[in-house]
Amino acid sequence: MLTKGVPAYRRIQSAIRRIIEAGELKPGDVVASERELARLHNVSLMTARHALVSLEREGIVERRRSVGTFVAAPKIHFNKLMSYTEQMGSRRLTPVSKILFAKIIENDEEATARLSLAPKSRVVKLERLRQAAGEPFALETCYLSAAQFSGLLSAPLQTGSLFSTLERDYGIELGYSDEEVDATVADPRTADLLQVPKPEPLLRIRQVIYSTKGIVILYVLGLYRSDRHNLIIRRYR
Amino acid sequence: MLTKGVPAYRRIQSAIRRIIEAGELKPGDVVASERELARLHNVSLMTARHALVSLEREGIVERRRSVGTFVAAPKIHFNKLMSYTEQMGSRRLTPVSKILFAKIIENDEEATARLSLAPKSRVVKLERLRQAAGEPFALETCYLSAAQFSGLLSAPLQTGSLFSTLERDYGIELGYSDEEVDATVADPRTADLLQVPKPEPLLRIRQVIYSTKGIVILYVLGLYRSDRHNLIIRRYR
DNA sequence: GACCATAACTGCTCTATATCACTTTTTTCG
DNA sequence: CGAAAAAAGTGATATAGAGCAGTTATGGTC
Repeated sequence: MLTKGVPAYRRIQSAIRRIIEAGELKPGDVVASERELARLHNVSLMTARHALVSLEREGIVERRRSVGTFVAAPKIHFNKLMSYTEQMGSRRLTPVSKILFAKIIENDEEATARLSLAPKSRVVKLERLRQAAGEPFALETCYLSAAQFSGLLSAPLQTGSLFSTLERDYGIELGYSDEEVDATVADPRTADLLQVPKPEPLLRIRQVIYSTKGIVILYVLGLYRSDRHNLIIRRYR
Repeated sequence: MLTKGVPAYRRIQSAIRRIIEAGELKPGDVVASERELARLHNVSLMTARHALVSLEREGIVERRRSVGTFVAAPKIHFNKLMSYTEQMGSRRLTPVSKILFAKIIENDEEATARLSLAPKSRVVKLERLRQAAGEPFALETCYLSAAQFSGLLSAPLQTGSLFSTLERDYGIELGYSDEEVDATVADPRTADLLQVPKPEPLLRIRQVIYSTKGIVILYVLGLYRSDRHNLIIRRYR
């Protein structure tokens, strides 16, 4: 069969995803078997199988040998790299954030190191206070190479997300992030901004975000109110 | 070709893994291409491909379209469910831990809830102080269903790891864990045990571990010195 | 030497089967 | 009726090919 743009197995995936999202199939329901799918879409078994295996990796369906393929229970987006805007959206909340700082700076040792830049390189620094349900819950500071992204400072960051700006305006495909998590206490300024008592424990996440090609794009240092934020991870053996 | 026990694609995977572990192939080196592998092992292209795709998912190799398959840089075991013993082992450190408590208890509401047991069920509680390089760095409390695992209390927990005991003696295949991470402050007893000043921020990880069949096996509540422990995660877009 | 076409090679998608191991359903027979 | 046997169905593994699209090294030409 001719591959016109989108591969067949991807088209099948999308079709199944659409059916589930439309509510025509509910968690626990049987999804068409490999052989059924193959007949339905006029593809070979291997192609239908390819679609189902990918959907399983995404956590959309579950496959049980000799039994069938089932719609998986809807779950939190474990281990998925998402922007604040996307996270809020997936919970049907409106993202609100206040920009505290947005300038090009020099001589930030940690930022240049995390971004794999020369020590004195100029970087765009963007500090934002994130809110959820009217309450501040996180202070996020983003760093990007100024050589590449100085134009960001004139982008409409109040309204759009940084992720979508990077993907749309700069044509960057974000791929994955490595995150280092530890705990710290709020310094006076942070405590004030997050409206917490001073010796409050905070979750500190240092996030280095890479493009699909493995090039460092972004370093984000986030401080999260641990009473409002829960980091959720799934690990596999 | 006949499948005698181990599938062919797994045998090929193991072979490649062995070569890399033996140091015959170093990070960045080219791994045999799909076609080469197929010829070498007398399998079809799809089978060789299957082996390489799986290895890529494991992070052992990297594949670049039109270019080739390369040995990936050795990395920390991101997103891999590992026991304390295994983690220490992978860094060539000796695991040392002290058992503080090991009994069957009743009426622990959080434990039974996390284990999806009836509220008054009896559970095995196992509290251990973990050390690294001679210093205590974590306090871990494990909970398991007493109905299933009461025999654990007579197992040699000082020497062997809980994971391997479960896998070997109980025939349980551990599959994945869901973890909830936040920050907290050390209470007096914990501060004393971990040898930290009292208002020290700690990383708190609540870990529910499932078998490959998706059955809850274990709940672990861990408190980690944030100056000694870094949680590392990789997220994908 | 600089440039450009080409050939070789790579991973990606796909076909059309086949067999195996396992579960579930149906049928058969005492 | 109830247990055992058979049939149907499922995902997992595998074969032996094919064309596609992208990268890279190789030659030949100016």
